[in-house]
Amino acid sequence: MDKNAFIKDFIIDGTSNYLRNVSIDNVIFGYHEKELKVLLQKPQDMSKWHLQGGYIKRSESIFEAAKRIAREQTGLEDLFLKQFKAFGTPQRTKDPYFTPQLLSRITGQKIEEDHWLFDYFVTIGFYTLTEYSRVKPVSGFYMDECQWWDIHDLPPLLFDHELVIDEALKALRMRCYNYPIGLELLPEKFTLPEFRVLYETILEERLDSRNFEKKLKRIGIIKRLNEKKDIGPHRAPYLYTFNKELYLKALDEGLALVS
Amino acid sequence: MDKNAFIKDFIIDGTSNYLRNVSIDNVIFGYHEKELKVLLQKPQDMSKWHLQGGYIKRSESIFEAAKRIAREQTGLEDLFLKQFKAFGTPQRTKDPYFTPQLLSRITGQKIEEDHWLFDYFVTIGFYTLTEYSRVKPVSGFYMDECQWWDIHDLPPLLFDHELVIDEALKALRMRCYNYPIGLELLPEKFTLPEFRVLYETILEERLDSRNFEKKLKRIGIIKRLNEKKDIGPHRAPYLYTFNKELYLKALDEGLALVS
DNA sequence: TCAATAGTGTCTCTTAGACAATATCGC
DNA sequence: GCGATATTGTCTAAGAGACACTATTGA
Repeated sequence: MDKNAFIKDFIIDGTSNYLRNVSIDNVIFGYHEKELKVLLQKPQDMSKWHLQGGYIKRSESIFEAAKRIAREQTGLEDLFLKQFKAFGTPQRTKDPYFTPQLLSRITGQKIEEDHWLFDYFVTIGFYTLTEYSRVKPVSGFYMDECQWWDIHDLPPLLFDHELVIDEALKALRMRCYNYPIGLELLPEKFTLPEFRVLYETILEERLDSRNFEKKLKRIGIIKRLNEKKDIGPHRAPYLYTFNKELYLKALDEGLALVS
Repeated sequence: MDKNAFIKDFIIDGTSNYLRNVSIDNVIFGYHEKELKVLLQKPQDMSKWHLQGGYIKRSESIFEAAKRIAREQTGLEDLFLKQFKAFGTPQRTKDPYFTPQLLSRITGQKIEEDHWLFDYFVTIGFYTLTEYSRVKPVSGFYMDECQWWDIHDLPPLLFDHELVIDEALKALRMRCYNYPIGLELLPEKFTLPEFRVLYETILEERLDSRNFEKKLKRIGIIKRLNEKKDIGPHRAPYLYTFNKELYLKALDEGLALVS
């Protein structure tokens, strides 16, 4: 989105296009080699970062809005997006780093104090988890930086986004305890250690490989292939794929791979 | 709330008091003797019922708004209120039973088509579960009926409130599977069958009294008293109380009383 | 031979779940 | 004695969790 489109969309048209007082924030978790990251962006002229977010068009549902925002800002279609919580307090979007003056300076437009963008916003939080490398961070006129941050080493965040990320992480972990995870995340063929390490990274706890594998075998959720992966100077691990039928069944009925 | 207050609050002041495009809906479940009910209300001149709901004041958080709305409409303080999901689609509040014409007729005011009350609303759903008899349904000028309905026998509902109730019920059941329930609901002293029947009613499944009791004893979450309850021409059951310390611990850490 | 990682089997203990007979109470 | 409800124990099978050695690979 360039400057003129931005001005027309948010400053001039504003609430004739978008709902007032409600927003969407997407917590986009990225996984890659034992690291869990969050995608954050930073508007120009600001030293605080924030989540991918946006507003709800009058023609779309909150879920469609979340998907559109994710698509616009990461290029990702068909993300697994999960609504986890709404956040709303009068103070949550008051922040000396986000002011009408800043927006005036950037856009060259006169922005009033009571402009809708600076009103009280209830935000609906969604999260998703994706393979790191699938994401093409999109920057534009207003957002001039967009990058991954380790969840243990976040930069200063705007508004209550630290809380939002925290709650999203809780929700993601809760999901791991009750449903399988990994289908959209791991490559088509993956090794058992890769699968286990994914869980260990998200849950931040070590899992016994023998017990974990035993359980997987019993459930039947993964299939061993007659191929091995070359991992250099070590014993080559077998490759596996998901048994999609059983995986989807487990998504439906719930399944505790760890407890 | 009388007619003049209603008109001033919602028609005249409107969005200078309240957030636009966001609302709260409380699903108030009531339990009483093996029955699970929902509290619904009906505006005058309408044949559809709906949930207790309202709008968010600019001075309060969504949680405070939910509590205030519950208090105003049921007289209950200190309810256990749990946010479970947000609902938002452009169509969800379009309903031929809820129109500017209806509101004009009731209030005697001219209500425009684009009045904020008829806009697209994203609603934040909260649920609670309470003892049936604690609730004092409050009716007013606009709401002229308020009563309990069996969850299996609901009247025609406004908007998407059937869906909202459905999701609230799912969330309530999910909670039963992961946390203890009953402290705010059962009397100070209760019998084991009362406790079990509460679970059976919510989950709609029969539980084996021997296994259920065995588990409760192991967890230690309830204490048997040296008293029995007189239930007439039957063997008198022992009375129990909760071990509050362990109960609160279980609320914190999670506890599957049923699986 | 070494360093690094993958792969595998057994034992114990806890728990879930199935199951039915006896006790108590008021009438 | 009858009808209704409460109370109680045992067995089996599945699963969780603890635990350590061997195999493979490339350098």
